[in-house]
Amino acid sequence: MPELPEVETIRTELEPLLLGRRILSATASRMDIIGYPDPRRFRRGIAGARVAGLARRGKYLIVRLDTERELLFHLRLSGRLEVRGPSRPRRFERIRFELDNGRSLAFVEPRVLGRVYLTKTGDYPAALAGMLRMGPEPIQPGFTASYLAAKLARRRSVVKNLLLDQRVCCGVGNIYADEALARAGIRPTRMGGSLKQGEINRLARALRAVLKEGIRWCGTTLADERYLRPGRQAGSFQRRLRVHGREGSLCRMRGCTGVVERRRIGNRSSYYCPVCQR
DNA sequence: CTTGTGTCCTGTAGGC
DNA sequence: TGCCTACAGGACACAA
Repeated sequence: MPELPEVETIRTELEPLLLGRRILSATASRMDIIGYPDPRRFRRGIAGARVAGLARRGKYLIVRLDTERELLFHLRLSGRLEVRGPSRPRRFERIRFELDNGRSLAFVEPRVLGRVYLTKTGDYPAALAGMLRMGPEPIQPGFTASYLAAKLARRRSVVKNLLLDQRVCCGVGNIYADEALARAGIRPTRMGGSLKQGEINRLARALRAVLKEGIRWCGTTLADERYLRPGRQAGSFQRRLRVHGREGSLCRMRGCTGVVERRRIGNRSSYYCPVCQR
């Protein structure tokens, strides 16, 4: 599932394919994939725009256009972006953008939870309110241990859920939250407000490290292959996961003999080592 | 403001 | 073989 490292990988790999290209038209086979504005205004607004650059904010991929507008994608759980030559639509292709070089950008999204938005630059509608409330990028200098400490202080939710809250810090999803907590030696069920300063320091450092490492290895492609890069290659960070998806396996922390456990926290699976995460 | 729960959405895996 | 249910889970609406 695309989290910060996966979206960043997609941004890097898509940029050379899209930069300077003109978008001729958009064709949607599922209208509900368009989050804003209505499909008619969306199609009219995108036609003729040229791609000026690609950016990322949290889990959103932002295609900057030369028309003072932005095309934003949220891939949610199963979304994928591909640039392809002339071809029949792929299975689960929900919208396609024709480019001026004969190729097209396809948004493939089996579960139809992902969305694409067209907005004036920086002027986000209610459908994108999450963009305005979004917390700092964990891999930027603004994200510090003291910032995180302020966000966790007196909070009674479990720390795992607070890491998934995009207002606390953005881009973290289920996989990297589990991995950051594992590296920091913190159990996901700990109440946010109960973390000591030393633990928060370790957690901030672990978040930065694990997200950067995820980017370096081009993201995590689990066995069910939900996430693929634009050229359909898999990422390779799954080989370096310490706990996520490893229930019943030996903990990968150095010198630890614990066996990874799985528990449901806030209606999603969490993996942790009962020995080295306290 | 905070916290927990339900909902969206559809394909796939597993049980019988 | 085929039907049914549970599950996957990010974001948000909503209730308490």
